[in-house]
Amino acid sequence: MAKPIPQTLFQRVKAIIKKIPRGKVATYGQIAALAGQPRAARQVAWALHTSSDKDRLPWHRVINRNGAISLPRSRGYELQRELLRREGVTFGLRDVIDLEHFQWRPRLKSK
DNA sequence: CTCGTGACTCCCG
DNA sequence: TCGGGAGCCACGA
Repeated sequence: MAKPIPQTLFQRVKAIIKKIPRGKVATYGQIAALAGQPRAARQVAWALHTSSDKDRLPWHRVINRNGAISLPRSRGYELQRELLRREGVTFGLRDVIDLEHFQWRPRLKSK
C-alpha cells in the first residue's frame, strides 16, 4: 500500500481537527501529539488561525491543556464558549471544562 | 535567505 | 503563584 508520505504537519493537524466529534473537545497538545509532534502545539494554533474559516474546521472544539479557552476576550472567546455550550459542553468555575469528561479520546489511529 | 511572531506546553526556580 | 527559556513549524516582511 501506498505509503503515506506524511503530508506536512499542517495538513495532518487539519485532518485531525476535522475528526473531533460534536460535543467533545481536544487540546492543542493532544492534536499535535496525534499528528506526531507532541511539542508542536503552537502549529496547531497557527493552523486554526489561518485556516479555521477557509477549511471549515471545528475550531471551537480546540482548547488549551487547562480545559480553558485560549482566545482573548472579545476576540472569539465568548463565541467559542457559546458554540461549545450548544453542543452540550458544560463549563465550571473560571470557565474551565472538565477534560476527564469532555476530552475526545480517539482509539489508536482511528480514522 | 534571515527574522520575528504566534488561539501552546513543558521544565526549572 | 509567577516568570523565563526551549521546542516546534509556517508565514509574511
